[in-house]
Amino acid sequence: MPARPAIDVDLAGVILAVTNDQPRLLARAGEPPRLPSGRFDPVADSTLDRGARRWVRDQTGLEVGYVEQLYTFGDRDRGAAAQAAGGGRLLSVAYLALVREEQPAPGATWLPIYQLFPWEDHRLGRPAVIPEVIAPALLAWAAAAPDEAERVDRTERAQVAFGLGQAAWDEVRALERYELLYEAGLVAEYHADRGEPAGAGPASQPMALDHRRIAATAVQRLRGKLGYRPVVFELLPQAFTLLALQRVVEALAGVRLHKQNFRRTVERAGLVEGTGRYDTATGGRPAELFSFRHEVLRERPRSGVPLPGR
Amino acid sequence: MPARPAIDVDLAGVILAVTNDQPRLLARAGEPPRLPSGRFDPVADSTLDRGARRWVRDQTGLEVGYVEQLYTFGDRDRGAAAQAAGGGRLLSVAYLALVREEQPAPGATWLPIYQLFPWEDHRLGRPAVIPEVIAPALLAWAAAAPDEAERVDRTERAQVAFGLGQAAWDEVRALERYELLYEAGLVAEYHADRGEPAGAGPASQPMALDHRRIAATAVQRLRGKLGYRPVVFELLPQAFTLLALQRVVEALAGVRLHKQNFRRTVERAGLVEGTGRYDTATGGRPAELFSFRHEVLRERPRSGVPLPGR
DNA sequence: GTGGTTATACTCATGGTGAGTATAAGGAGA
DNA sequence: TCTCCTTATACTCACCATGAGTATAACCAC
Repeated sequence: MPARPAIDVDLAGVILAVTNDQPRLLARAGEPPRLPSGRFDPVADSTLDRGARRWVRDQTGLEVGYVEQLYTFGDRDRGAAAQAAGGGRLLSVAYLALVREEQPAPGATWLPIYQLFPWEDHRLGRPAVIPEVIAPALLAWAAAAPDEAERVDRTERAQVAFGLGQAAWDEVRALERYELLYEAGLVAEYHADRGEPAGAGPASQPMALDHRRIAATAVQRLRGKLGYRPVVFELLPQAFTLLALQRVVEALAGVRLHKQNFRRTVERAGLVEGTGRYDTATGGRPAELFSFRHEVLRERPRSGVPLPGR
Repeated sequence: MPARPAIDVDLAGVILAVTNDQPRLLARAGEPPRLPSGRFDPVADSTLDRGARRWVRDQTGLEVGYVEQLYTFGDRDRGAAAQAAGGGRLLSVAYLALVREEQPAPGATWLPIYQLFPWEDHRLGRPAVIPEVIAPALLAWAAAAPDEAERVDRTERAQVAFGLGQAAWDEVRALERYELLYEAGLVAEYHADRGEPAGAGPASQPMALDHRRIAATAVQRLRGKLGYRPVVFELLPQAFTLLALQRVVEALAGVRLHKQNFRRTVERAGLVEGTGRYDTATGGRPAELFSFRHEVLRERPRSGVPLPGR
């Protein structure tokens, strides 16, 4: 057998839940926190998906329902320190999992994703950190580009990603935003990867290695999917009020929605059906409990929850 | 160092071009044909993307522009024969690349994708193979399910995937369709993977290992992206007529579009701008040549070509 | 110049969407 | 019991995008 350079493959999981209107991901305690991950076992795991399920169970005690492969990360400089210490090149196959309820997990904590990405939560309006910190820093970074073409390109990317100037905010582009901030040296990981002291940037919780990038990938994928696949229901109990549904969508998308229109669209699309039961703990008029209407899958090829710009 | 079970990682590429209204992918000659692929070199390739570019250049002579990671395939039973012969577990990171023109490639041929997936081309109406072969075979497979729940599930999946009954055809679900046919034993690879003689199914060109599944993944991803990202232009020359643009979109999506409405939407969205030059070889009135209007990226977050159902 | 072909302009009905107003049905406290 | 506050739900209206089709323009071959 020819000598082969060593490649390690591990599986990393972004396990998401929404509690009290806050999306959270499961993180392993530590500073900085890291995603649950485990080495892929080519003997025990007959498929990557099953491998992902296995070590999520082992590490967090959670039995996940919805699982989806996100992306495979394999840049050489990711986790430079870890690789120098351990063995060869590290490839991480990242997974997104959605779980219904917050459950206790030994050695793991639920980390609100908007601590990782404070610029992503627009439910109370555009976060002040964008005009006050991010926009000026990105524009300075763009202005410092070596040549005119690069200057134009950086400026345009900043405008598109963060909705500056005439560009509109597109909640889906979460990964693009993180990568731009990384490239501009505005997140802690940029400096950590280079063994430098931390630079300036918007206050935000970093993660180990490139785990925050993986989390951003998950957010982007999930936000993109909300609009054309009924994935939200993986995060809700079997019966829920329309407002509860809306709050979960808003939490994930990071935007506020018009209540009456949300309701109208969800009902008219046949996404949900009334159960005849009511939730009386609303603080006002009782709200009917609805459940996901499975038949919608047959009726409409794209069945998602209404979001602006679609 | 602890003994590690061997994991091989290779990169497989779906390299797409559209010529004469036919989407084609680059395949390495042989029977069955295979995708261009190469072992990932953890020493030479600093990133997976660069690795993909490198061996595409090495194997096909093409310098690709647009490249996007698709998915990582790692099931144990994929390429069972190859793994038994060679080494350990094989992981393939698949890439999609779009190239502008058909160029000669030594040892490689352009393989029309609708030879791989005859059921995907609805430009001349729904292919006869669906009602005549696929639908009956899938329904028979569903009826043969071990229990009632599974029977219902299979029937529903078949209806949704192939637009049977009340369900509408959704051109994006190409991977779902291939996977369903595989599961039902209606593609040659199903039997090849089990060392059985080929069974019945729609006439179609198989590929080596799970390469046809990878190709289906590429089709699904590309069709999905058409509607919200200006990716088509990677496949067109710098200047093109609106009909040429429409034909490429139709070729990829596998559906026919209304000419006047396509034109209206593309122009009103600001996706293209007239060049003032004209193509006189249309066979009728000369058509203005248009080019992609780059500013659209700043103006609209989702800028894609119009497709039905969006 | 006639007919064939493709390009391009315009019309019209329909349905979805954003935004807002109005009404219903609970609870808490005077 | 009445009032007020809160949330749920129904309805209206203007606007725009879309599907479908008709009409006209501009080239070629004969």
